[in-house]
Amino acid sequence: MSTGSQTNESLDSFCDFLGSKGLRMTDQRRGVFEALFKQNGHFTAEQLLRDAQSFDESVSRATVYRCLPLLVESGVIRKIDVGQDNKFYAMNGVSETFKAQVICSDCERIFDIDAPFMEWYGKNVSEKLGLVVKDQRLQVQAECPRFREVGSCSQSTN
Amino acid sequence: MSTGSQTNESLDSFCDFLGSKGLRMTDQRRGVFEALFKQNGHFTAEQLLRDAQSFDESVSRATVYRCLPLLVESGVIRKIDVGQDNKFYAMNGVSETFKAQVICSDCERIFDIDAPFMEWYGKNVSEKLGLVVKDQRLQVQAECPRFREVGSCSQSTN
DNA sequence: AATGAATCTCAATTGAGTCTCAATAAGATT
DNA sequence: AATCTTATTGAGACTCAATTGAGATTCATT
Repeated sequence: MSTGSQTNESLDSFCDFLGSKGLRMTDQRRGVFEALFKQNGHFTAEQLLRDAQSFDESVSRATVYRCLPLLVESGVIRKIDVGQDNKFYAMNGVSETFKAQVICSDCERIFDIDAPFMEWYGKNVSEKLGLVVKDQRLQVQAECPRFREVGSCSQSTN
Repeated sequence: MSTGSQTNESLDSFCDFLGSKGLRMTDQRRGVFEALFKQNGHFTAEQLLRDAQSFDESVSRATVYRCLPLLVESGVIRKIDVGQDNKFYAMNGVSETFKAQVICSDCERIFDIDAPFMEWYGKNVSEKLGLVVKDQRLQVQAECPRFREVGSCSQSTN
């Protein structure tokens, strides 16, 4: 197994992060870290817990939940904004480039929106077809109903 | 049993849908979902209830009726329009679901893969921006590692 | 009135996430 | 090695909102 040198590199950098904050690398934290590489794209705390426990039976729920903020702060993973409360996380490094472009054909505004779920499809496809995903984008063509009534758009661009 | 990886994919995507709405995947909902794959052609809520209960005795009528609108909204199934009362539902088959186009830049093959959740996602995002979706597509650019080594692709097209 | 599909109500249950605390492990110092 | 200090741990209690099933209710047909 092992995701190659990628894993060790980022493990090192996570150790450095811990060290710089006076925290320690433990077996349990290593278990949680390993479990990260079992996830495709995005994942929840509970999924990570399950996988971490498959590496190391002794990893408890509390430990995973304690570890997550550290992983975020160290830059290994990030929280995904899904509108609701942040239930999802994702590895950093790959999927943050995946954007959904919403293009309004009325006022020609273009919104770039983080589309973290897209990586899931990308990985899926690559495994099935034996391909390697280079880029993916969701393009949405839209219209403003308000523009059509009033003749102008008053909304702010994010 | 199991309809192969298709099932798991769409189950995952249904989980994503639920999660992004702050809802949970439960045993009962999973039971209803499994029961979908026992249906051929169209089916009624009551039929689905019966089959769901054969998977999981604990699935109640109310749960099935509560689950159906979620399955519709997520794009897994659709209502069939039969006169006034929509009594029937049907799986969204391959042909009518939202497609992602995977384009291999090496051998120029194009694959169409299912991405129903992406369709929901695009709509959701656009509605939040106050826009109405007119068209959307997910484009994936990929490469064949095998082609790059050998100089030809031997894989079958799905 | 009787049937059956669909909806509604509500108390009980579940589940994700947080918190506490005594026990332990890891480093540092002697 | 022995000791001291601090970080870390798991178990389980706890919170709060989502979810649940049983059964009552509605509504249209017959």
